[in-house]
Amino acid sequence: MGMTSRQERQKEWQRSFILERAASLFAEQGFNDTTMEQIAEAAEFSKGALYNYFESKEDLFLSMVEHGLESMDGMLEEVAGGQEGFQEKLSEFVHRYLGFFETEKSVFRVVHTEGSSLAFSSPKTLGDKMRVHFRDFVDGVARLVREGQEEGIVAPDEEPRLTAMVILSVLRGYMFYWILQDRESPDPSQADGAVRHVRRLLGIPFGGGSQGGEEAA
Amino acid sequence: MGMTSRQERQKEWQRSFILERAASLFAEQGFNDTTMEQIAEAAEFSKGALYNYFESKEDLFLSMVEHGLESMDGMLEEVAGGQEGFQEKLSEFVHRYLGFFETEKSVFRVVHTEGSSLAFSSPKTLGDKMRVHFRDFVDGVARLVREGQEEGIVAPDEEPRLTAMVILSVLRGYMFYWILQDRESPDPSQADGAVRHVRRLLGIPFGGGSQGGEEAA
Amino acid sequence: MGMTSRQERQKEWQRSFILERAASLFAEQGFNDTTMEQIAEAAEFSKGALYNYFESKEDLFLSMVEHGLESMDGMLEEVAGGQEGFQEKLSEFVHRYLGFFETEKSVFRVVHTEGSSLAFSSPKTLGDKMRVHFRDFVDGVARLVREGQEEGIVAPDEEPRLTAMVILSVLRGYMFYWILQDRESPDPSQADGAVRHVRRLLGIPFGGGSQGGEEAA
Amino acid sequence: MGMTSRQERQKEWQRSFILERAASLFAEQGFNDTTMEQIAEAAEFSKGALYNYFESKEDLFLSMVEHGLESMDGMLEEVAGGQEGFQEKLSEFVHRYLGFFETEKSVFRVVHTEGSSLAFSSPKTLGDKMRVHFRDFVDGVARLVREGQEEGIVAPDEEPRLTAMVILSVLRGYMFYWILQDRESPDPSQADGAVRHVRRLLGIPFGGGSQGGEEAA
DNA sequence: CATGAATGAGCGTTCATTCAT
DNA sequence: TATGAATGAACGCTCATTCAT
Repeated sequence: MGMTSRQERQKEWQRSFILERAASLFAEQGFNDTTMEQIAEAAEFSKGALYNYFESKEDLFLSMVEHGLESMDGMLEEVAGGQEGFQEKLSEFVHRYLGFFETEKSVFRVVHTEGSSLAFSSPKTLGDKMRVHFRDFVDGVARLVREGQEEGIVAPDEEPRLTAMVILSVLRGYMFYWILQDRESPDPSQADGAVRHVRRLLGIPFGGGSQGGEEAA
Repeated sequence: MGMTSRQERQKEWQRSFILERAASLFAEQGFNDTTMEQIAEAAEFSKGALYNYFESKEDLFLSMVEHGLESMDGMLEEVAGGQEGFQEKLSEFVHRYLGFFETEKSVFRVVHTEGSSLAFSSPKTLGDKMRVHFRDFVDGVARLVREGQEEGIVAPDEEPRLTAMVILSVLRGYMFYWILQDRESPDPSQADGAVRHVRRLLGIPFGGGSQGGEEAA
Repeated sequence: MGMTSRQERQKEWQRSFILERAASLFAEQGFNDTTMEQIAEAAEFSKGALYNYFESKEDLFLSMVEHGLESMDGMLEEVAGGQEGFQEKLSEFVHRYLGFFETEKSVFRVVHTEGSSLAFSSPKTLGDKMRVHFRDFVDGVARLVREGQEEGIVAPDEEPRLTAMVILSVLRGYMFYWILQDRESPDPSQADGAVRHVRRLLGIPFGGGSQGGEEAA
Repeated sequence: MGMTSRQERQKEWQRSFILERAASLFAEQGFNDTTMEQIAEAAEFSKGALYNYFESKEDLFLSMVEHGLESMDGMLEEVAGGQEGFQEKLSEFVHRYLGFFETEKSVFRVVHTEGSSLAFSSPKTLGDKMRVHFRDFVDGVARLVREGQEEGIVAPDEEPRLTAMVILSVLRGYMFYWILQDRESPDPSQADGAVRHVRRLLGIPFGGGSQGGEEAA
């Protein structure tokens, strides 16, 4: 009656495979201009077969985005839960956030283009769900900011959610710059530039990545 | 063959009116979910009549965005062409940029949601044109940054286009925060916060407008 | 802004035309096996154009059925509202009811085949609406039966709704016989046979119209 | 190549079980709105397994209807073949016919809703087969009517097939009344009412079920 | 014989665009 | 120039049926 474990694994793997192929298409063409037909073709399935894996186009899209956001959420939790100080965490976060852009470029692009478009423009279910995801992630970053305030590193009059939003926007700016420049993978060392920018943004006086910001000589 | 001037003005006025109404719809529902029917209704025209003013839905959308971007381009030119120093220009730019969010909220929202989505996702003409607009505007801001470098205020190793991109991202962060928070008009004084953030981002040591140094030594 | 009267009439006429053509198809093939494409073709329209007249396939179907039922409802009211006695009304009703089968064969066939199928089998909106129509019509006939009871012609222990139902069933039997026999138009004189059957069913002693007694004492 | 008898019986039993479960679904949702998936689920099989028992959905449906009609055909033969007079046979037939509604409600509902819809509307094989079944059964009842004529109880000018059709319609009327009223099982004593109605319909003067209709007093 | 993933043809519906009036 | 009916291409989705396991 049930499924064998092998079958289950197979099905899960297929799901991932479809999501992967779909992500590329969504990234390149957006949600509306990507058809189920195209996804089916890209995933080497028939159109109808997709519906054995996803209830609808929206479900497929959302599954993909959620998959991406889960990685990000998990990353955020990992970083936030660490033992280092705020500065190390921040640096870590920025590096890993931008790192996603390399490892899961498509999903990430979708999240930052279609995702925000849908979240802020769409009056429908899809938009609602995107908004929730978005807000949750911003809240997570806001908690990190609050930690910085408790450590006395971030000024106490910074509104954490606003600051979180701005930090994420800056990182988005980097990614779009990369997209706009070369449409190829970025120099990962540039992430250091992003860290520097974010640190300055938060008013953290001097440099050092992991050693943290002594006020220096 | 020609039109009388009155007719021309009339037609121009009608175009603007349609664009205004369309902007609201696009802002709320996105490009794809807004139909020509809805626009016609909102503009108190018939569907067919729209095609006397715009060649296509894309043309209509693009006209609206271009209208918004022209204001911004004009603003940027005005600010950049002024006689004050870089810091004053920067502050002025930030204030006026965010000011657009209040005066032309819809168009602005479209530019920052649908616009970037289309610019980075759409393989079609619409996307191409959006990309061009986007790039042009970033270039304008990049020129401003270069001015700051020439004045010795911005570090010479900042890549102007990247920096421009990041500045605009910060401002985008503010706007999305406003959208996310209250969905109402923002406290305009918050623009000062944005200026401060941008200044810090650029590594400009002390606070305020042109006098500088309110945070003092 | 509005429509000229001519346009309105034209549109109304087109609606009727579509319904007429659709009725034939529905009668021959049933609701599910009739496609919008076929209806469009039969009505000499494009598929999309149908949606300028009807919101959906269900709406189209229901409009047709309602149109047919309105005629019947109106007929029933007319007959019931007359000044003659119950027996004349009953005879009149039977004749006119069966008369519909000749003048609006398709719609009528649909009502008695698809209609009852949907009304009693379909869990959906379409079924619900059919049920309401059906029940209303039965109620109308039941009122007529009650009139017969008040006149002392129909036995007081007949349950009016059940009796109404049975009367309609007898008529349905005639129509299906016609369909089954020749699939052509019936001998209208056979309606007299139906009257006789119904009268006997109700236990009305002697034959003919109002004078009665052709079968004599 | 052959099957053991046990296997055969097993398979036959499974078929019946599937048909039973399918009948409920068809009765509630109609032929088109019932999917093979639903039937499989209700019968605790997989979708594919159904095709080991039935060639197609139509075959499954038809098998179910035929099963129901065989019972009815058998019943009709039994009744018609009896030694009593026409009046007893008629009464017996009505009671047993309506009795089916209680014992095999689903199948019966299907026959009277979907069945007649398909028989009179469907241009396809399914409709053809339904028509044949239907006609055969009506013919059986017609033979009974002819018996009544030979016994001098039914007027010789009644067209037997028409009369048969009308009788069956009256019984259908009862069943739909039950469905419409309570959607629960009917008071079986009401079958007597049906007998009375049918007898009157045929012009049989006075009451008594089995004692038969002496002209009395 | 059982399973359920895969297929593929088909359907209802939408909507930008055109065009007769 | 305005209208809105008409078009037609496309899309998301369904489901009976098949078939590898």
